[in-house]
Amino acid sequence: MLTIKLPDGKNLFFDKKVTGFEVSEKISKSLSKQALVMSINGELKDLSETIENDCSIKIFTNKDKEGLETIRHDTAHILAMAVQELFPGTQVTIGPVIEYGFYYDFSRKEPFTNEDLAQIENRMKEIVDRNEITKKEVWERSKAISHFKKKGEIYKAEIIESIPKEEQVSIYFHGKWNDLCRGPHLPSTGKVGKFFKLTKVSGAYWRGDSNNEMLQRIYGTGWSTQKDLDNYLKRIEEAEKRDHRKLGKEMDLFHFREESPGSVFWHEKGWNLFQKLIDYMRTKQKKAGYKEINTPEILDRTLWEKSGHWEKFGEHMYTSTTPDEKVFAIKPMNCPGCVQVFNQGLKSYRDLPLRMSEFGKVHRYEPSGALHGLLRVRAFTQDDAHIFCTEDQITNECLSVTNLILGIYKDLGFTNVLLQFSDRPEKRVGDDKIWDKAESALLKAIKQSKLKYEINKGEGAFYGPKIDFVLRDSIGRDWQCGTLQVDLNLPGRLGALFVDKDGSKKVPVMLHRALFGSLERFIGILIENYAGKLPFWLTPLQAMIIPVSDEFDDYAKQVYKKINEIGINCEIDLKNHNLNYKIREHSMSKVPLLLICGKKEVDSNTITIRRLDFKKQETMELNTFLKKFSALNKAPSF
RNA sequence: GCCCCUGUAGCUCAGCUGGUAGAGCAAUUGAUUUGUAAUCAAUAGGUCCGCGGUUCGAAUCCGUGCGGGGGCACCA
Repeated sequence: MLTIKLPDGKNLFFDKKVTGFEVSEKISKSLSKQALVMSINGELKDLSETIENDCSIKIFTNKDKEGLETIRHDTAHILAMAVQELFPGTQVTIGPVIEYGFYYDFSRKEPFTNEDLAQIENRMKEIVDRNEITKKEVWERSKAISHFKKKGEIYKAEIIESIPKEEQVSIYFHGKWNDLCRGPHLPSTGKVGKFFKLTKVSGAYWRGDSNNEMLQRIYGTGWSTQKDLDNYLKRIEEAEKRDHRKLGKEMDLFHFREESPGSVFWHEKGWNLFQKLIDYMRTKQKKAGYKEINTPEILDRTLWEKSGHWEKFGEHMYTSTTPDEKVFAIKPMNCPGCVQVFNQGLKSYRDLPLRMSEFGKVHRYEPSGALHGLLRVRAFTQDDAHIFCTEDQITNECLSVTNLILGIYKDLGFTNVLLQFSDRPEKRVGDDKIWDKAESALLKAIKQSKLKYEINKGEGAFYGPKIDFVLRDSIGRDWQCGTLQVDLNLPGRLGALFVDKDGSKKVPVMLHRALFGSLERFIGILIENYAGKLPFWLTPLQAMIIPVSDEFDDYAKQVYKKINEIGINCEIDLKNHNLNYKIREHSMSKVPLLLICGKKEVDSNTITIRRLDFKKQETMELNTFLKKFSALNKAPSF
């Protein structure tokens, strides 16, 4: 007698061993048709698995996460199958499920082309139609190794050799084709459906190690229904429309050029946005008790040797040799310079906590393949600060940094923020007592903020634990921006000291902290988050005055003068184009306010406002307009 | 850095299998004086990314360098 417990609490009884299929049939005919995989006591298994003991079982369909993931896993197998049918001699390696689909890594001399991809996709659909039956076999390890070696599948043989001894080696057959796999899989290839699409080919290192051979990876996306697939593809398209590189060009904010890869040429409007953000943060930081400083961009190599950067980050540093043969480094970080400012003049415990901020431009030689618009550059401006304090002041300082960061994110429209706490790594400096103190101080600050947080065990910097601030944008993407790090190392290395109450000299604790991280990167994120339609107070060109014809140019100029006086950035379009043309042009370049001046407006001392994305216009007295919009022209918290 | 793709006017792109380049928009000039998403016309605009090679002849084929894109690795 076999008792099988179902998720609803009911029990099914069988008088002999049964398979998952049989259980699903007993539950209902419709379920058995939709069943894809099952779990036995929480462990995912093939439906064909024989159930020998009492257990609880859950059957999954394509509506479940487990079902969808198995579909994706099977699609990866079908991809490998199609590739080996079309391109004999190609070796298969691994093919896991990923967030929106799957990939499979292949070893083959000739590159896969886009045409190949289309061909492979068609073959995959044929394999679905063939409805090949899935069969699992457990093999003797040595048999499996020699089987794959004989087939010329060296990578597979290597994988089997690395499977822990106590685990069984299972081989999955889909018809004649077979692959080493942990499973589980769908009963047959027909169950996969055709809601997948191969998306791209790329290179990927074997076992993720850049010393190894580069394999060819084919990516695909896979779903349970056509609708889900269409939605996903639409979402990708939407994200492409928001690409800050595209919008940056269209909105005339910045450009890149060959002479300086990874460095931004800011245009007037982009720089205006940049300055607005800095102005905003200056005000915020001043209120929070920071003193702004500025340190040299180029510093002698001996300082970098002392700080440890020369040894640890030398590969990423730009250097410069002067005519007198001295070697200088262009700063990749602001901290050593800031510590030198602290070191100048004797500091007392009364000076602590000393919060020094710096909008420092740093240069890092990033690998060419890492560069990506504003999001990964070689020269960027950090909204950096270093707080020198005593151990007892750590919690309070961390809490006020957290509050400052969250307030700023909120002003900029980001309310969904996740904290990531990283504690001591294996390789570290400083004794455990200080680490205990630093970690608990940070954790306390996190708990008081009442935000969601994750713990990344052992991911802290070698010099101290840290919190990273991850914000989620309007289309659900996560960006790591702010960071708060406790440093138990650098102040000592660079000889920072303060005179304590008892007259003794002590090494201060240093907190590193950045709000956006990189201004450049943050601007990229802002553009994508708002799809180019920034909040009014941040918009570089806020209003365009459009005279209906040149008869009204003089009135438009008067309006321009008044609006400019109150600090709203506007321009007049005096070009010889008609109204329709101008409205179209400036709407497309995302100017939030179009101010129309014609006979009606001149006669009544008004302007007609057409707001971006609002078809309806509104006529308003000029003074009313000035009052209303100067109020809107500042950060929400000001 | 690695693999694949890619580089033509300010922008977006066309240019088949080799015969020294074209469109739309933008720009300039002129006409039009316009009331809520493209008025008409004319003009000008190119070291076809750089360098080398094959060829009678290269934007086109080959090599190489640089840049860009998608991933991988990297992201202190």
